Amino acid sequence: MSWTDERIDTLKKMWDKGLTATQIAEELGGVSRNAVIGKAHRLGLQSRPSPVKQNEAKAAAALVALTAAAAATPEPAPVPEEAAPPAPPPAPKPAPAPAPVVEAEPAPQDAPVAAAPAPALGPRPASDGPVLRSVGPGGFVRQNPGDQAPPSTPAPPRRLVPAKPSEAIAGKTSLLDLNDRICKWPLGHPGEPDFHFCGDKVNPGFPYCVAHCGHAYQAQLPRRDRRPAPPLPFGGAARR
DNA sequence: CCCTGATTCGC
DNA sequence: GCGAATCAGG
Repeated sequence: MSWTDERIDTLKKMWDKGLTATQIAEELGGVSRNAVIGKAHRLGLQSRPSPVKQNEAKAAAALVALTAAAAATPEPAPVPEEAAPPAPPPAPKPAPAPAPVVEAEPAPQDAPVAAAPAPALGPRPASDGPVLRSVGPGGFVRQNPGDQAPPSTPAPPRRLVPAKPSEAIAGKTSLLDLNDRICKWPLGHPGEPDFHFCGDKVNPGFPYCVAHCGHAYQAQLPRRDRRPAPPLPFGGAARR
């Protein structure tokens, strides 16, 4: 299989949608998940949270958060879930443009984005030190302890939900759930609202579970044990 | 073990 | 450019 424009487009969409490389490979067909990942990288699709890189990303994020969070961190729900360095609280009034708290690597251009907190957003406290803010999961500026009102925009909803595509059928096995170890026996008919797949574990080496293999594959029995006469290959009435 | 994505490297 | 093999964390 080659990477036609359509296939690339599908890959992009699904990748953006957050589907795993395995799922995308299944959908496209004819390619392995490795192929999908390789192609995604070649296309420049930005990496999504990887189990391997997660620590790195988290550390970077934590560092940024630490940098942004001056003074006392608000007690309820600090941003970094786990910060490797104990994060010594920086001096209350560091010079403008506070340097990273952690004194390890200067980290030159590594963490570029990270939503630099807008300076001078809200009214400054009595002291004229720079207003330092931590940043929430969605890049929202968190409210500082002393603030009476949200910094700039109204506080974000409690949680940013990853836009769950969720089919009408919850818990049912949809097309995208299929993989080579899940029973692909269709239940219902395509187009029907509740069309889904069996989803049980496959009978190893087969596309269906044991039960549905029983439907899909009829044992070749000795003739005398055969119930009806062997069905005509074609042209005969459909039998069921 | 299973899963995941990242990376490498021969083709 | 492609993707299997390999790596490495969850």
